[in-house]
Amino acid sequence: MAVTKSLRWERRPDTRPQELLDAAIVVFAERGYRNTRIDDVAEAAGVTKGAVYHYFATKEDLLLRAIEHYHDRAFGQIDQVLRHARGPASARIRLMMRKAFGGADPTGRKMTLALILQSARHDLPEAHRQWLRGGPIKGWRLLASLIEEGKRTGEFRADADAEVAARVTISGLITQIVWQPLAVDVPELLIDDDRLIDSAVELLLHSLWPALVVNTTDTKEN
Amino acid sequence: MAVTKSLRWERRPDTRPQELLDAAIVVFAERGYRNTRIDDVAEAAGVTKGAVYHYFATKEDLLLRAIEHYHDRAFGQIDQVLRHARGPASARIRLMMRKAFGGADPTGRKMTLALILQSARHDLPEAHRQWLRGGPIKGWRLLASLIEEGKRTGEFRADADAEVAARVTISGLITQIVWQPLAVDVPELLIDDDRLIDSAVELLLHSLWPALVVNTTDTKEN
Amino acid sequence: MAVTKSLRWERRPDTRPQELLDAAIVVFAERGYRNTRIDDVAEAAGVTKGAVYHYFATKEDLLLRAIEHYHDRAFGQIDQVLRHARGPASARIRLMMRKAFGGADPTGRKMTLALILQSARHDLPEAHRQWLRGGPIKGWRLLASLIEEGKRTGEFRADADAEVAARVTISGLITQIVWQPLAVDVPELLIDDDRLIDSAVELLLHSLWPALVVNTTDTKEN
Amino acid sequence: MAVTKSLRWERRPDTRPQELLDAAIVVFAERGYRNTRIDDVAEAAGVTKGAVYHYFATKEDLLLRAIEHYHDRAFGQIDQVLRHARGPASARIRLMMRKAFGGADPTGRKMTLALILQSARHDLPEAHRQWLRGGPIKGWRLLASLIEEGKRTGEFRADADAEVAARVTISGLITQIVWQPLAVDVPELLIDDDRLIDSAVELLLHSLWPALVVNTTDTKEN
DNA sequence: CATGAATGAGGTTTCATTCAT
DNA sequence: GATGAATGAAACCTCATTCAT
Repeated sequence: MAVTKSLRWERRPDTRPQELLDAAIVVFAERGYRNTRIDDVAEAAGVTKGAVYHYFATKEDLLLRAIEHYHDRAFGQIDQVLRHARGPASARIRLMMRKAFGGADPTGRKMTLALILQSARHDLPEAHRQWLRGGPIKGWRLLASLIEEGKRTGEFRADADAEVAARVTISGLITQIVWQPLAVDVPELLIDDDRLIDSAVELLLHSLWPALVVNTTDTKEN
Repeated sequence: MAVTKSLRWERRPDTRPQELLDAAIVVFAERGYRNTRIDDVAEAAGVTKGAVYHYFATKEDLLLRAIEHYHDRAFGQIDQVLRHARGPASARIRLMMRKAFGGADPTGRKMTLALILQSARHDLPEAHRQWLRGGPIKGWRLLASLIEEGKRTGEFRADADAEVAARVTISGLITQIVWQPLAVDVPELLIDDDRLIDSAVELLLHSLWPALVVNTTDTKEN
Repeated sequence: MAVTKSLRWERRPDTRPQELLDAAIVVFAERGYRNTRIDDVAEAAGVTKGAVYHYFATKEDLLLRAIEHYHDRAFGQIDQVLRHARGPASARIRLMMRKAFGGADPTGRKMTLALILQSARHDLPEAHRQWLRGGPIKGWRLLASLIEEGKRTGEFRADADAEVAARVTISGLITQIVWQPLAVDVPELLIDDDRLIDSAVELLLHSLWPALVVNTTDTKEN
Repeated sequence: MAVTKSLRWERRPDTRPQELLDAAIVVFAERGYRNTRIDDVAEAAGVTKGAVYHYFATKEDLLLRAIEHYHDRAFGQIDQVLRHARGPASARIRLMMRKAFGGADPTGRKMTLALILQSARHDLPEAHRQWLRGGPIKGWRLLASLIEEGKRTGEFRADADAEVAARVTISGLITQIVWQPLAVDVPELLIDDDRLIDSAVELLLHSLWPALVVNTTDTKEN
């Protein structure tokens, strides 16, 4: 994609909404939807309130379009990654999880959407539900299906609860990541992102692998 | 049923604050702190706004005192349970997790405080931090210490990441439970509480046990 | 008047209103009418809000009756003093002014009524007017009449403006005294009461006495 | 008169704050700070509450800025007048007092700030203190210094209490003027402004001149 | 396009007053 | 008599939204 943004800044009208969405996401993530004033977003984007209303009908619309705008970047790629991935389920799970939780958001923060929408549960119930469906739920369904696949191929224990494993892992990771920005005030929250994700995945896999016991000790008795 | 309610109000000086706290917790959980008007709480308690201010200085005070009031019931018992528990780490982990996530809140809902405080992250940052420290963090620290213990006794793999295991399990479960009330609108969220907790614990244990399950040797001894 | 208050405190029912009035005057003077809550008065009197409403219909009524109660003590005596006084106008003016401004209020503060009512100009216009009529205006009329008397007897200059002299002296003194409590924060306000009053009176008299020049210096030339 | 007022409001960005301050001063003087609602000010300025908050952060801010705005007009000129004045102390005192109390406020009322701030003694103690320092106290210090000067040159009696003379005259005049608007209800209060000021000054001078008027000797020289 | 002045609904808090006990 | 719980009318302040310029 050619970068047309030249050094001497050339105003392209359709740049403004983009900037507003960027600003909105950042500010909403920082202060929460309810505690963010339109003025805050405008200021962050370097314009005034009125300009925001040029492009977005309401505050809610602003958030909704921002979510929409970032949703793909945040979730869309996962399917792709998986679609082209081959190999054992464990490998594909590692791939998926790294893709899902590994990279930073375009805004610098991770899980920005989660951060915003968790705070907006009571303010924008519909958006919150959409996010749940398109984000966490979709995520754990995908993960669960990979686990089920592993179970089918015998890679994983047949008696493992794939659904719960997927749910807890996904929502646990989301929550941990969403809490990371609070670590400046609550240092006990701090944990290295890579360690968090990698360890979580390895633990998940360990919980799924058969006791690969082959009951070795038993054999000697048989 | 005899109506003893007098013209304006029925005087129950001792129970009123209690009732207000109960009402507050319920309403705050339902609508979120910010979206709850003092009138809502008052109405839920069957009084008027003024009565709330008779007992609580501010809206924030109301929530803070409600949190305080329910905190012990929500978290205090766990330590106790563990203090008196003996046996292998796995057993004590099962015990702890059931105690932590099993019983219903006195308000009917589970994890009510989590629900409220998550929504108040930007409104009452200090309360939110307190909750994190006294709730989730305390929870996963306890769980992590049990895991470490299991590692020391050889019950668990020495190379398991106890910290991450504890964090993801605890925050994953909290999140899942907090999302349960939304299942009326997003049915995909619905999951049986007992299954959730039990499976999560078993998965956790599986992820911790050594791959080579030596305890099968025990069987021959029986 | 026999003091029946015994050491072991004997509650006489008709003591309560008195105590409330005392408390009211003090608290109103301290915080102003509008900024004084009924609770404050009650607390100062060692009772609860309800008790105040036993004796006084409204907050306004409380103040009105307090004013009424203290008005005589504050102003009533002046007439008497003057009625029995004889001698030159200047002497009677000194007498009157000492009586009017000299003694401390029963509440410890001077000019308590002025203090209260000045702050209540917009809250209780009628009471304020009453106070003006019964206090300052009455005061300067009395003073003016003494001055006129002095003018008639030749003690004072016939061309002195008795009305203005009386007005400025009386309201100036009231104002100065009413501001004295603020001297803790604005030390420049502080002035000794006796000096204030005595000097003011002497200045007043000097302004009234004829230039008793007899043009002495002129005589040598004539 | 052509009505140029558009549907909702007429845009006069530059004058609006000014108009609000003007309205504020008037309304505050009329009803007192505490008894004035922001709506009252807004209404007086022909706008709504929100517009006031567009320019002023709080009700207190509104008053403070109004005071600031009018303070110079009310007090600032006096120093100037005196700085350029020469001649005997008595002449300069006359000059100062006319300047200080003579002209009408820009708002039509005289001593508007005094009127407002006296009522706000308990509501805005800090503003009240500022006013005392910048207004009355400054006034009587200036007057006192002129008197002292007159004493030094022998124009005035050396034994006159300059401080008290200045205090009583200044605060007496302020008080009288502040009470003038009440004359509609309490006619006894009414007095002509010029007479009040001129007589007060003459009385002050009479009280300061030596009893033995030596300047009669001057006459023979003419 | 953009500005920012103005609106007004909505929510928190205060406190005089009432009244069951 | 006294208490203090409860009421409810204000009043301050916020901020999404509108709209003239």
